Amino acid sequence: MTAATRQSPAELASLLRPVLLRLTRLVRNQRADMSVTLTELSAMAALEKYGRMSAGELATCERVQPPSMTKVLAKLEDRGLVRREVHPTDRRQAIIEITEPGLALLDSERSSRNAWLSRRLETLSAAELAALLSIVPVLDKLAEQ
Amino acid sequence: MTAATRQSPAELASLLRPVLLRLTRLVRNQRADMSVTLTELSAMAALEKYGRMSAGELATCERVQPPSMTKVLAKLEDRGLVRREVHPTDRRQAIIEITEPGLALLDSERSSRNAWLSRRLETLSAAELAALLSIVPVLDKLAEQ
DNA sequence: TATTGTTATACTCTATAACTATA
DNA sequence: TATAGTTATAGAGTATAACAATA
Repeated sequence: MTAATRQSPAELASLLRPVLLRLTRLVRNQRADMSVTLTELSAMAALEKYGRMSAGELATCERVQPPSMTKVLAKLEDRGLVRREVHPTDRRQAIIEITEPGLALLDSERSSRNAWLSRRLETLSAAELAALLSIVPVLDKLAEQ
Repeated sequence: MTAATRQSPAELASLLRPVLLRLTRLVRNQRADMSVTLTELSAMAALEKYGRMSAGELATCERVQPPSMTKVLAKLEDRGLVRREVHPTDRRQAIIEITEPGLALLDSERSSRNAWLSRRLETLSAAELAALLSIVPVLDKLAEQ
């Protein structure tokens, strides 16, 4: 792939930015008949994946500012999808945990969203799917702060 | 990459969704000292890349609904970054074109954003960069409607 | 004083529904 | 009637600044 290696990071950046934006719009918008937004789903998924954590840690993990996470958590807590506790030794911290109803909703929302995205993924070849899977850790690394 | 081919599209979907969201947040947010938002930059970039087109075509291209594009275009037109003309034979259509000042701003904004994203890209290996470059057309295909 | 989180506020992003003008 | 685009409206998403409680 000699063409690839000749490409500069700046050129790659120019190619990557618009496609990320459009793809995320598509994924975010596929919420007809969904009962949580993509932002909420992602916060719940992080709580499931990494376990209970403070509000601030969750904000960092989700790459948003603390006040943004406060709002998301208020909505989720209102619906009983997450629960909060005071940290045992530092009472400033709010420890957030996903509840049983939260896990159940996460599961069902995730599978209907997966079904939708999978239909799009199925238009790709096996090689393209494999390439996409192997790029996920690279994207994760890029998204790290 | 046998592990890759064993992965189902649904599992891939579950991996892809959160990282797309976080990465786009990061890219969108890197606008301290930027004079156009990511949404505006992307619309201008499409006009530069594909040339003049109708407002509706631009909305489709950007994967947004027509009223959303109306708002973006109003802001850009106010600042003289795009210009509109009536279609010569169908007076319902608004043909949108990027202006000279728009092109100049696109260039400068793009390069400061590229500089920022490039610094992140530079933490990747040559192989990772090559993989990322070769995945761009796959992401484009996925974002198609 | 420093840190954690919230409240107050404001702007961006985006959609759906209803409308206008033109075809 | 159908289509292109806009206006009206609303909600989601997110930030910065200022604040309260706790360390």
